[in-house]
Amino acid sequence: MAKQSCCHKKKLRRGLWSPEEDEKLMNHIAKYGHGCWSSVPKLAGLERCGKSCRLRWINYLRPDLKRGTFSQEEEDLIIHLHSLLGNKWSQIAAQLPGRTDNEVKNFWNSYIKKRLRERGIDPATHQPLAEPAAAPCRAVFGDVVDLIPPTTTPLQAPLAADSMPLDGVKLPLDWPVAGTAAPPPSSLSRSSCYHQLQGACFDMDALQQHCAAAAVPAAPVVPSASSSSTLTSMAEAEHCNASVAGADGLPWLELGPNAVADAGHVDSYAGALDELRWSEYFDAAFQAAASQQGALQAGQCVYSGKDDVAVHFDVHGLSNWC
DNA sequence: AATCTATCCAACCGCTTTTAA
DNA sequence: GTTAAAAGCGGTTGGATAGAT
Repeated sequence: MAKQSCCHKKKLRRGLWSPEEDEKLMNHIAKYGHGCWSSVPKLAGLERCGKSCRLRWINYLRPDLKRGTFSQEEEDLIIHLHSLLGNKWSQIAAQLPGRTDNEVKNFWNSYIKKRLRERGIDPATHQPLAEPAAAPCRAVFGDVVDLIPPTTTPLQAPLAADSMPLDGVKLPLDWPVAGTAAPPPSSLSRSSCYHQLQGACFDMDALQQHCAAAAVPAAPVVPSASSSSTLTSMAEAEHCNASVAGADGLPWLELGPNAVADAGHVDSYAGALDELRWSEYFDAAFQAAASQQGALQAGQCVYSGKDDVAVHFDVHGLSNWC
């Protein structure tokens, strides 16, 4: 479908919005709602394309936006979510009430990337930068990474349990794990799970099938200011999973699905985030990794205690669980 | 004071997905 | 089932600004 961008149409203003334009748009939406965006500019008396109006509203004029600098908690959460989801800015932003995908993306590109590099962490992979490419251990799905801290710590010498920020948080039961002789125990703290994860291959497709096979009803959609909420879905999926197997759920979901889904409950998970200092986590993990650099053999995966086992943590389709 | 460079961020572009006729 | 429009999304660009020279 070869469509010419609406912005190429003649007579349409482009570039920065004037206060008058903002006011017109805000007044119009306050009175009538946005309805169909393509009709908004005409009805609001603006010489803009609908797309431009939509973007302006979503990224700047929306009343529920939180302006200003990102807090440490938000930064930590972005880093963590990026390690799980990659450049899924809208999904990441959906977990940050009052923040837009554009804002999160800009913050990532202008600030977090730089900080991670300064700490010797590749922002694309969340792995130590100095590492030589270890092809067999490369994450299977590009920039989607893992739940495992970037460390060279071998299986015999894992990070101290008390250094694991989510220690005590339960990982779900029956996570399909390929490449392990035995299934994980029915309930794992993050630290114990960390041991399990080393050398394990998580197969989310299998997980989906697992859910599907259990004939779990589709999770209800939780209304949210954002159009989609992966972690909300994941939260619901966690219920699904728990209902199937009696598990306690995904690590971050200890916060409770409402804490994630309900934009009004920022405090509830911001509070929980006090114990979830991911940047410090990465620092500590990387330092531990650096201190044990000598123990890492060439080509050995920094995430795996076994150099012949690829770490697969496939989160594609997470939003479609169950 | 003038110029250059780096950084930030709003906005645009083009592609994909969803929805409705 | 097909098609077109609308909406959503992520990458990129360009202007404004601050800091360095």
